[in-house]
Amino acid sequence: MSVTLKEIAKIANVNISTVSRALNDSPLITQETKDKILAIAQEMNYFPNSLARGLVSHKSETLGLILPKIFFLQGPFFSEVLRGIEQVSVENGYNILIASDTGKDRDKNFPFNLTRAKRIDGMLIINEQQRISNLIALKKERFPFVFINRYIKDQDINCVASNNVQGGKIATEHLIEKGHKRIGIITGSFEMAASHERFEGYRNALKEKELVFDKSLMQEGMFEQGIETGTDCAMKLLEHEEPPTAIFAFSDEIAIGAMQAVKNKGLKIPDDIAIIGYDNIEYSAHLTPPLTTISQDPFTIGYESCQMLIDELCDRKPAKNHLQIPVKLVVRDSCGTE
Amino acid sequence: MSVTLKEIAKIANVNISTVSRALNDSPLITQETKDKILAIAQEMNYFPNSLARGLVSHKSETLGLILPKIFFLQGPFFSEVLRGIEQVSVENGYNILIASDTGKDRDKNFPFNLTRAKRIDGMLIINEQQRISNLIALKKERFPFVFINRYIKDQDINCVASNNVQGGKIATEHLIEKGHKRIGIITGSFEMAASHERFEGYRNALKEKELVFDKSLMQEGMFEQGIETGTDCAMKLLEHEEPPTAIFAFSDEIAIGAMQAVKNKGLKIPDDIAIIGYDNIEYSAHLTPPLTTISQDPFTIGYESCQMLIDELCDRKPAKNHLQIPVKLVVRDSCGTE
DNA sequence: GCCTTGAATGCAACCGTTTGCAAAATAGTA
DNA sequence: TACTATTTTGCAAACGGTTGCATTCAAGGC
Repeated sequence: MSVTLKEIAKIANVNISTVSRALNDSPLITQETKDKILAIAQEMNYFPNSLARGLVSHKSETLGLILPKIFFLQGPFFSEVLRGIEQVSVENGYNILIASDTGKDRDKNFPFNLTRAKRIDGMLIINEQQRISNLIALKKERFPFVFINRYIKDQDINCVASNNVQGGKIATEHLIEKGHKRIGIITGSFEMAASHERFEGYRNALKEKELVFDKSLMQEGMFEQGIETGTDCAMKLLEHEEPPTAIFAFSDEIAIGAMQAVKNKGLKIPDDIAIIGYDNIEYSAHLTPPLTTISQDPFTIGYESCQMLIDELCDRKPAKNHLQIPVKLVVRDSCGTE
Repeated sequence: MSVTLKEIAKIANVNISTVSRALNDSPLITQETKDKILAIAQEMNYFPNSLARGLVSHKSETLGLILPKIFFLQGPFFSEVLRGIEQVSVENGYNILIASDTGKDRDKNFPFNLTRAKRIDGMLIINEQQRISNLIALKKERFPFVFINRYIKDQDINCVASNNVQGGKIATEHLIEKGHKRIGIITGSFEMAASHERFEGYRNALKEKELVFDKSLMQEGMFEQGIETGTDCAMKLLEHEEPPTAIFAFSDEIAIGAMQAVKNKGLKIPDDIAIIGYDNIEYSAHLTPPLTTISQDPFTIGYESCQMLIDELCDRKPAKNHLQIPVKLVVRDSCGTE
């Protein structure tokens, strides 16, 4: 079928090992033979068989991207993470294998089936809800991996995540600076680490400015149903006997829903009520009014996580194995300008 | 490192080939030994080395997902395609390798480097702008592939795509039924096949209803900059000496931009001007007014394309190798209700 | 001219499977 | 019991590379 070392060797009239060395640019052979062999290989359109190579090198030059069970990767966030990963991986000659947990019986070993089958050299894991027990299993397997978008305190576990605590904090601070004291929040599901962390940032900001946390101003929504959740939860907040003067929505989708609820009530944004979102999705800039929000940096998250994994694979111990990617406040009109 | 056949063989006190047969459920061996070996393998936590397997079977059980050069896969469309692909592939025991063309020198063989290195068994190609010459090269390599989201007339080339001609037609028909005779369009770049096809549908609809095509009502935009493009192009259409009474935008993002332009002009949607979009992104339902649009079925596109590829890999000749996935009209308010 | 040295090449084992064929074990038959 | 037919198992050669070690060869030193 394909061209092999053996065939090249026969034509070049040398031993197969010489061919191998020529192709691997070994210093052991003459420039002359090297050139000759390279020319023939080129001519014959030779490509090394990665399976055979991997078999002896114990490497597959492939990285696994492990996705959650029912992977809802809508939105540009995931695409951007993927772009970051892709960029680093091609630069370093790695391929990306994507695999998501089906939850079926036969993959109860997921994702270890991939690692043990030597299909991948390391894993990038995106899983908001990954059980800690699995993490420990991963460590025991001594299998290189890094967690994406989930900050894990355990110093032994590589991770790179968006700085959600910071994000929650600066969003809240922005509202406080605008003079708000009763700030409602609509979170995502608390099964998501992101919700916890942003919430933590919110409370930190409150505390620093010596504002009390009022549990009745908090509504738990669902990221997956952003807009609906936003309207529903905002309704409840607006029906509060002493309603908030500002709402911090944990995603732009939720914010969009909230804006709708506010408008339905006949209230004006930002005059009657301020709204801040999270994510800076494309449409946010085009809402009426344009949404003030927190912008994450998914490309960098992907980029850095892949870099970290490759560093580990090459036994370059990365300087830091816990990365928090900063977020930025994007001021538009929904909380009042400047 | 990992457990191998040899180690199992030693413990079970049988030959390595017997172990291999036991694990592959060969009918050549006793149930008894089979059970014994399986138990030991389980116990030792054995996983077959896929590289070694692939080396002899000439298969990698991996499918390549080939992405365009600078892959802008924002939006839910790609995620949904991917979900469809993933579902079929895991059902059939295949892994997915993603690879995008970097355009660098060393991958001038892309994507053939992957195929020839035996890293993948077949490819799913997403590339709006793929040159036909490359296609011919693909055929010559006799390498199984299917084109995603691009309909190619050549009967020998597998493809599954959204039915853009139909989409363009029903969108236009909807506007005509609403009484519009001057229908402006804002296309995407004509480097994209999707633009051509939707445009073809538009013209077909016009022709059937005996309306003339007016070139001055057409604006070429860019999908990648949907909202901006939408506003810009809509502006131009509105400045027309005899402006259109309806606008067919080739994406919902473009439609959003167009709606803004229309509102800026102080015109009412749909009374003064009707707008129809394409894609049915999540936010479309939440715009004011909610956007009438064409809904594609990206999950099915992914699903069917992967199925087609696997069929070919298994030498099951697929019934059809040209699939057009139907689209649906989603009526909301931006062209007037029912 | 012979011996040492170092560079270039060849030989062969190995990576972990699969699989055709030979060998052994078992069952079936006369 | 001996002999054939049939399972079941073992042997060894692939698959396509890499790599330590042995070998060859040419050059340099005496």
